Amino acid sequence: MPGFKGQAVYSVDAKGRAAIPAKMRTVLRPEAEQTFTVTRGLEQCIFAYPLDKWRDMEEEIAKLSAYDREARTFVRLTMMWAEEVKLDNQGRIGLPKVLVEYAGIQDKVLILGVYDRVEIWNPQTYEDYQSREAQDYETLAARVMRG
Amino acid sequence: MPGFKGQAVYSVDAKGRAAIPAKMRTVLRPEAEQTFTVTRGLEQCIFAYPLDKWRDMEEEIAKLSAYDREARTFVRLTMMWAEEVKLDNQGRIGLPKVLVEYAGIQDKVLILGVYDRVEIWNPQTYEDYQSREAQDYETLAARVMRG
DNA sequence: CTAATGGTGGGGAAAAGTGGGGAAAATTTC
DNA sequence: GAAATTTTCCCCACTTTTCCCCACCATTAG
Repeated sequence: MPGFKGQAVYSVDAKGRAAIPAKMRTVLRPEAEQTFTVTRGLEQCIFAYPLDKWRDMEEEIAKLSAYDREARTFVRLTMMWAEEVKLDNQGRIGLPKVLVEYAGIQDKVLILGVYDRVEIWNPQTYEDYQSREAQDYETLAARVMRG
Repeated sequence: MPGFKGQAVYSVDAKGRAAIPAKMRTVLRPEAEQTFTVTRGLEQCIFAYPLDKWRDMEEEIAKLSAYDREARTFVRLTMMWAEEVKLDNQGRIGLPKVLVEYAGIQDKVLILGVYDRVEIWNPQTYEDYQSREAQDYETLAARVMRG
């Protein structure tokens, strides 16, 4: 199964909806049922995981003990920001308000395909992130891929 | 079966009732019979477990020895705060007074989906908790998920 | 040139959250 | 023990939000 790839800048309409690029929709497997689980991303963006992938992640969470303080905090922070959203007939998702606020999204979004997830950014936020964290791609590649 | 997820700020009416978000109600299995067992949370909040999940927890409790002093205390503290509450036709639960008092709840509640339970907070209490326990989520995730 | 595909906008029906009234049950008071 | 008061619970009604569907425009392919 191929991964999500590519990038696009789309509009967010008055109802908080944004289209998912058709290229990325075709990657969704039938088990994903045209549904993403969106959650707070590790940088200031939204992560959208296909439903089947998210289910695997929940299985990992199920193994954690509710009586361990750190694990409890981790599960709380992971789940409280998550929400299942189904694509409408036009291939759009409704972005939850709390996540729109977190990511500082207004009328335009930058949508990235990142292998096992789709990322949704405020375009300006992504530019700031890029210039701040800018590293030489070649150097980065060498460091990461060496292992 | 998916876990509880998401967050919402809802009103508590004059009768001490608060709605459970529809997104979380849909997660309830038929065995839960639209019923939660609410109890004192480990942080200053209310934990609400679906009835079927709570039954599993009681089975665990049943295995503890009544002749072990610490176990006896644990069972006492666990059970004395617990109460079964059924949702009304509008999807609300009546919050037991002792728990409202424990959690410092007034006219608004923050409701969190946390995988196998729903948590009910005074929004302000949660903010205090957050700023007090603030950790880098990324670091926490790495520590917890490593095992 | 026509048809098909992809992104955008909006209207209307349905669902969700909130408030409150009234019957039944429990508690208190006389 | 009966009446009165309080509490609890169930149901109805209103308002807002959400969701589903249809329509439109632009671009691409045949």
